[in-house]
Amino acid sequence: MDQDEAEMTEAQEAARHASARTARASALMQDYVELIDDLLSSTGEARPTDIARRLGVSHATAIKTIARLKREGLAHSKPYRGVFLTTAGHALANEVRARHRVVVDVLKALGVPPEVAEIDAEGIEHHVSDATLAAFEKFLGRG
Amino acid sequence: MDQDEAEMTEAQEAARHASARTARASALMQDYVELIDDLLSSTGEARPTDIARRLGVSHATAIKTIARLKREGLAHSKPYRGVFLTTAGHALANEVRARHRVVVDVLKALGVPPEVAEIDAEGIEHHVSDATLAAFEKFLGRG
DNA sequence: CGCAAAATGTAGCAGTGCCTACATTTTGCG
DNA sequence: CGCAAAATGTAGGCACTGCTACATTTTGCG
Repeated sequence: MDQDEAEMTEAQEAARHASARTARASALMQDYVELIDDLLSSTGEARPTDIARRLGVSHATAIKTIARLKREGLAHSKPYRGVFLTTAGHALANEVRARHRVVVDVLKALGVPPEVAEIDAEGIEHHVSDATLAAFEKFLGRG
Repeated sequence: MDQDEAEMTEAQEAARHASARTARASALMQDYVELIDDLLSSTGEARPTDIARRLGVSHATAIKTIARLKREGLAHSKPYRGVFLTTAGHALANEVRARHRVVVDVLKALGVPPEVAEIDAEGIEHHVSDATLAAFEKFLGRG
């Protein structure tokens, strides 16, 4: 009994950590997709150099990650042309942006200074599950 | 003017992403330290095999990460003996645990189901800055 | 005690994500 | 137009984090 209970708790803890690891792994892809979508809407094009500058990484890093985005079916591009999102990529961008806004709003509602809310939300948003997002929306009176 | 403002925003965005990357990088160390501290308090020893099982990774992975903990001055151990925390490691564990509890409590206060709060907190806690933590504590009436 | 099982440790591979350095292509201005 | 600058892409290196497979040490039971 105690044995089983202990093992349950242990398995649950392992699962929690596994979830966190998965979220960490997909966080970068989400950041790229969200930014590319922003650039496409605001300027009509998403160039590797701009993406790199906005993310604070070298252009080589951005290009490699874009290649991965393409491998995963989220983006497409031709050499020396800009980057574009697939339908899946665009949908992901919308989800991510919605989540980002809700997280920022919740933080601000809890009394976190706006600039800090933006910074922290950048990391937090990737770990907010659908259930938590729903609770956040309800709390904000949008449920 | 517009130029400067645009660049400011861009630099700030890059800084936000850099912060999130740093937090992601230290998250694993924090998870290990917190768990080792738990094991030491509850059972008196922290063995690589137990750490691995609780985190849901192979024992080889746990041992490698423990080596990094030692390199960074957070833990110490001798071959085939358990792992122990340095003063710095213990202090970090306490900080991390306090942060974890506050995050879980805030999520629950916002209406997130307890089990979900535990899962999401595991990822969120590493991205909660001191300013946000303070706001959370105040919100919970512990300010 | 002595040996098998458990725990620990080592080696080597893969994938991610970052970098610098160098090569190629495009662009735009004189 | 033609050439230099900007943008893009490629190559190779390093650190981290995960894995499996294999080697070594410790432990505990018959």
